[in-house]
Amino acid sequence: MENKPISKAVVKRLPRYYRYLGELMQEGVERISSNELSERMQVTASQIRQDLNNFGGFGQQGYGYNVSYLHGEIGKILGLDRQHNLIVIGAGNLGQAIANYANFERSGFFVKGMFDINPRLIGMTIRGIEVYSIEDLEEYIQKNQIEIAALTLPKLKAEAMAERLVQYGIKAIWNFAHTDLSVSKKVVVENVHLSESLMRLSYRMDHPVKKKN
Amino acid sequence: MENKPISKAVVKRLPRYYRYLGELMQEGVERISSNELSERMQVTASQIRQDLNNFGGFGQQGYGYNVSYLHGEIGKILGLDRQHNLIVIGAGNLGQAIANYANFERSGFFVKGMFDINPRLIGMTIRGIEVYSIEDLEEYIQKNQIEIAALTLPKLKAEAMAERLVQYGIKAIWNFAHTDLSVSKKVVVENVHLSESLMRLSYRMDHPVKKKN
DNA sequence: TAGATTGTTAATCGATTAACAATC
DNA sequence: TAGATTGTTAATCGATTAACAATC
Repeated sequence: MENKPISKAVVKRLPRYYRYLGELMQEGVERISSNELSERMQVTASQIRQDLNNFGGFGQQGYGYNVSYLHGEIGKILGLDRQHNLIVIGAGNLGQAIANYANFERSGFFVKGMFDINPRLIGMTIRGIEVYSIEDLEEYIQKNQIEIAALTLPKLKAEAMAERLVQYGIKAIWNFAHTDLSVSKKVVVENVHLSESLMRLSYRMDHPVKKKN
Repeated sequence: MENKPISKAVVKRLPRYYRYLGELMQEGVERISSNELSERMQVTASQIRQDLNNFGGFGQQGYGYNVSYLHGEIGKILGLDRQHNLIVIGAGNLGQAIANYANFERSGFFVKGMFDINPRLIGMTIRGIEVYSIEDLEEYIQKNQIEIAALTLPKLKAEAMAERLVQYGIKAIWNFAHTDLSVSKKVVVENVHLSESLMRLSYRMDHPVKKKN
């Protein structure tokens, strides 16, 4: 459907456009110009137009962009128009938090099950989502068309588990472990390194950007 | 101690250097060249040297970098050599996950308390960390030298709470709510937008970068 | 039609990589 | 001293912003 490789910077911004357009829809706004949107989002109108035109002409000269249409198109680009089945590996607090967050479903992401080795957690249920034994992992992935695994395991166990997941045919790993996974490039790895985020916050506390207000 | 503004891209990479140097220390490695480190981290040696030289000459020609010294220096730059007191606003699963993650303490971040409006959660304790009533927030922040608030509240309640936190003298907000907070520029806001991370993962699943392996 | 606003090209800015002289 | 490797300058690459012609 499309071919030129889109820059990382653009892809990073797409979900934010999607979020703002969703809010505009809720407010009942039907159309918006790149200039108005740029004020809301605190980016330049030029950047918005450049970003969107990577994917084709979504706007109309003299009019702007149709909010609902643009929201839909960006949703399609992000793959939110289809269902993604997800499992969570590690049923600790973080794993439970992910399973518990129903809002992901609005974007097409469904947590189907959780996995743990701890017998005390196996059989437990969070928002209707059951915790299974790791032993059942391979069969479960294959029988339930699971594409994504959220990995909320201690650093030291993460790499081995990632390899197993890849072997079992998982397509993407949402990695919350504090380590860089080295798996086949065919598998997407998206890292959420919370401790690094906290360190950046700390840095910025000590090194203020001189600005008014 | 230092003045030139460091680029965002560099700051973003610092915690990763810190992590790799910590691992090298654990392995007992005493010194490393930018070239060896670049292979481990999958970045260019040139970038490593450029990045580090933003902060001064940490290496030695013909020798490389002393792992433990460099680890310590980057730690100082990130502010990990001092204690940061943290509270969590919202004692749901995600808030509990943060409170429960003892490893943050190794970097100097201590969760001192959690806050919620739900009476069923107030008084509860996670890893010795108590859940207090939101009513006690102002007093608690001021009496316990709290600098950072992790905000794990629903989107709609986040903005108002952020304003309260700023009023009460918080220095930084670690924002897990799916919204952009608009608070004084003097307060650091570090966003962790999990749903956006998941959308990027989805995009990348559909748009593979052509590469071998 | 006239006005508004996009799509797109050109100019600028910033970040990364390459190269090499300085020096341990 | 000779070899290794940094610190740093210069070259390249990519991303952002500005400008404006195309067009609804």
